[in-house]
Amino acid sequence: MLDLNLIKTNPQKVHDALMKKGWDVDFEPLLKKMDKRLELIQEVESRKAEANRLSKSVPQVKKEGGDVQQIFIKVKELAKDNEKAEAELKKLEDEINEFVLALPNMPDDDLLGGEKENNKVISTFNKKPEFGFKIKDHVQLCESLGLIDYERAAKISGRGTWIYKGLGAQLEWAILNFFIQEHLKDGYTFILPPHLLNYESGLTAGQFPKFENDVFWLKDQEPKKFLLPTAETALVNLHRNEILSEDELPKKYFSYTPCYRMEAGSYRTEERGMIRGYQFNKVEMVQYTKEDESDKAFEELLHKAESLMQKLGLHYQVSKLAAGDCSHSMARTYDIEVWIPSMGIYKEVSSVSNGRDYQARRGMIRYRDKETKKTKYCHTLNASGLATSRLFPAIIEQYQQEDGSVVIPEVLRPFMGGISIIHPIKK
RNA sequence: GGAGAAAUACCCAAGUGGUUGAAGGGGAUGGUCUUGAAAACCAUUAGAGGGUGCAAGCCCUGCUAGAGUUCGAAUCUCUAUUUCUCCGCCA
Repeated sequence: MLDLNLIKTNPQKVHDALMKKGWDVDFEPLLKKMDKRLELIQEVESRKAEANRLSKSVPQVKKEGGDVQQIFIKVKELAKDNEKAEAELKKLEDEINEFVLALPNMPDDDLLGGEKENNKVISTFNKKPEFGFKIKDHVQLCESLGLIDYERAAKISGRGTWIYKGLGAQLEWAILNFFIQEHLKDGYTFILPPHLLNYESGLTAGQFPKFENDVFWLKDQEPKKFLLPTAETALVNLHRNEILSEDELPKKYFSYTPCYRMEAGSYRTEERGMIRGYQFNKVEMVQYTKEDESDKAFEELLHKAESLMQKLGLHYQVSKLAAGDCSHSMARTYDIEVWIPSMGIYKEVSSVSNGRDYQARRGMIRYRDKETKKTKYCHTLNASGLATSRLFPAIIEQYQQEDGSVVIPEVLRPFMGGISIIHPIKK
């Protein structure tokens, strides 16, 4: 959530920042409501103060005196006068909230405005692999190697799903285990969260209200629950409504969960296979930091995500996203994109983002400053580390051999019982 | 799924509808004593959100959350959430 005070004191600045994300917001009606709100608060509270004062003046021993009756009548009048104003105030505050909760985070000053076309590749790692033979795509390879069963997945579930099978399942599990081991080495705390979350969690993370239709909702559950679209949603809510001590920060977490997404209407033929599905596996990192340490944490997360790619020996690039392509809740996002040879393009395997205080304001996630003893909002950051659904195809394709076999990256072999190469199944 | 009980501050806990924003412990912090520590003793230790003011301060809200009754609610009523106990069902 954006700082209401900032909107009040410098609406132009907020407007211009959101403009870079393609949001042309007119703050005039909001500012009017905020002024009206203050007016009403003063009116209501002075009546309450008067009523409290009168009530206190009633003697504790009950007497049927005339004065007392007068007070009863007067206090009742005050309460009645307040009814309408309080209802109006409540409505106004709801409207203000609704409006502000829908707004995206402000992008950092250094970001270019606009959408994807203004994303900037800031680094690449490894050379594009050259193949001296006609390459196969991952769908063909997974089929011939017996790693993925798309047909039976369609049978038991539906489109947009797949089954990891045999060595395919082992490879997927090896990748996840490799990530987990790396994060543990770096001192991150491993969290296995519930996959069903309540509305408040989605609101704090910033998924709601904007993306309410993009997640899977459970039918007939009260209170309503949805399947997490990313572990970030769970991790960033761990300390909702808490005041942390400064010494605890930064807090560093990671989770493995499947991610459940509607991906409504986004299916394209180029995204066949496991490039885009309703459910994919991801290891996610989240940090809570002090307000002046989130830039440092951002560098750390980016470095960690990159180091996983480097250890896997994959060719990838890092893109600094333009404001309009950053996540809704985020002030800055860098994507790590892996080369998919058959598609001839780079696909996102990790988004590294700094949310600054946007999520913390929504979820009242704070810490106490040691010197001033005042509470401040934490900064929250998240980074995939990593999502496997693009990584698995990338490994299969980048490591494919002329005979149709696939070499297993060395770092994964210990997690696969030492298997170093997967051969096509003989028919 | 059914039946009951509970929710008070960092923790434990008292609490009668009216100076209760809340007794009492513990813990923490500071001090006295001590060569140092422990013990003992003394002191401090209620946060949070909002309004107003240059400020000191004052005002509103606040005892899980939301409604209600009342001149007045931690205290009475209703609803939700969570926890515990018992019963049933079940991997």
